[in-house]
Amino acid sequence: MTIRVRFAPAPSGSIHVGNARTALFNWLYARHNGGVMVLRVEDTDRSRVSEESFRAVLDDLRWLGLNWDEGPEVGGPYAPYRQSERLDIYRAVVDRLLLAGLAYPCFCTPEELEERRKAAMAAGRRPGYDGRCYRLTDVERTKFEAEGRPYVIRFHVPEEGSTTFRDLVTGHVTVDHAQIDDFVLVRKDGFPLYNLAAPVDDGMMHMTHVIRGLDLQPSTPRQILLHYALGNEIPEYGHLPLILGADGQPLSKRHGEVSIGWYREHGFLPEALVNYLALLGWSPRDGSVILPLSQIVAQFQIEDVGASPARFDLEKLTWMNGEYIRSLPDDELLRRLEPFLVRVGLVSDPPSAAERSLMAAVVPLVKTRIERLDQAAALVAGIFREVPVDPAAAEKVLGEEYVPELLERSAAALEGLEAWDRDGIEAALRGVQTEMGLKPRKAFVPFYVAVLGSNVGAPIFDSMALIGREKVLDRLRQVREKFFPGPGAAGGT
RNA sequence: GCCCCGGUCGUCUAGCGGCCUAGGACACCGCCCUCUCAAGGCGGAGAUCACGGGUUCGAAACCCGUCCGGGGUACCA
Repeated sequence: MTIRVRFAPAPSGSIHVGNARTALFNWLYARHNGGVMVLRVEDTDRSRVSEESFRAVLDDLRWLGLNWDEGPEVGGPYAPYRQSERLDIYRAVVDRLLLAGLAYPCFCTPEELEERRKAAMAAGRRPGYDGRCYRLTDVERTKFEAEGRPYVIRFHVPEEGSTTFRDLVTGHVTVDHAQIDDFVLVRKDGFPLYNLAAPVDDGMMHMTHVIRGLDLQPSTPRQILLHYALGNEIPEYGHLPLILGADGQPLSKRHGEVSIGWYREHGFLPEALVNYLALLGWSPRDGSVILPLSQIVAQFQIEDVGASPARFDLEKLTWMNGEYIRSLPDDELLRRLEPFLVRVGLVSDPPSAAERSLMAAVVPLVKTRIERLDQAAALVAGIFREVPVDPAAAEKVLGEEYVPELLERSAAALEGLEAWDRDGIEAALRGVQTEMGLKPRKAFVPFYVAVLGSNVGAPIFDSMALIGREKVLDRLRQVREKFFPGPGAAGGT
């Protein structure tokens, strides 16, 4: 039998890392087993969904590289895949349940329910729905209907017995029916609720496995009961432990970086994020940490997923991102870096041929120095354009006594260079360094400040070579004038 | 309150009764390399396996209890 899994988000903007991890595990399960990945959009709550949120979900999944075999924009045998377009289906199912006496209208108002809930709590009883509308007589029911009283539709849960299911990650779970009250299937406004739409679709779409967050585990017995009522095959369930913030609290907006969009904008590589997410709750049998998607697919076993919650560690993700950046071929890294350089205006949009070759030259210089794509610009800005000297850096390294002489002599040496290339520049500056008896660090750091504007940057000989003789000498001149004014101040031996 | 699920270095985890004086990765510390910053190499520190009982010749692993954390208890998903 072909394995069929689904990712079923309620679209509410750029997806959350927890949802991304759920999507990933479903996708991995499908790919590892040669199954089918379905994307189903659970947008039945009209008040919370919008077209942009829907688009954002698709964009995020595509960016992560998690494609779907059936779903929006690709279609499939069970289309449509947006629940908002399947309302007739749910309506028909509810009619069937009503007819069979498995569901019933409930006329209790939210206020009444709230009141009874409080009373039950106070009396130390279970606060759930007491099932009173189930016991309504036909006369009462028709009377209420005739009065036009609004109602919801509830599913009638058997009073006796219990429901047990095997959870792929957590083991067997048993819940007594006494713990499950008659839950609402259809709202007053006629719209279906999660606990109706999800199992109906899972059944119709022939899902074999339902892999989702642990927060949904309590709703599983309800859904299984509904599956029985509908005569569906019961899918297998697997509930993934939740992802927590660094402080161990549930991941929320309060932790800032929760949406996939944020990671994209801050220069994270999708393959790094996917690799990191895969390791939250799962680990490969061979114990490796950096493993390409193909390896994750090859090794992924749902049985190897742990049941304890994991904290999201931005530092580790960032390290991993650096590893992925370093492993990229130069031309690929160039392609990924481009939008980040365009974004801060270091090159035009689109970049000119000259800018493009300059970027290409710069790539190997930044490769081992960045952990996120958005960090490159600061390291190489001085190569693309003149950057004002950072006052703090100037104070720190330009203040020393030997600096004016160093700058003076070096400028002269550079001016006299026959060919302006990296090795020539290095030879010239090392010459001055030896003559003056300076340590390499002392002799070269001032140039980072003077030429690149900061004491941190891409290697200075390479940078100078790329900037060009004219501009380098000009910047050195400016620095001498600004920081060491006055005739002879920078002079002699 | 009631129900469900968890609990191994700061963090992610390995461990599926003897291979554990508990292994790896991130972070941290030291040394080496070095034109800044990195990257890289080598080394170090870091865990009474939540706690208490059992089962067993033997327990991080199995069972029970306690505690702690999370989830659910919606006309959200």
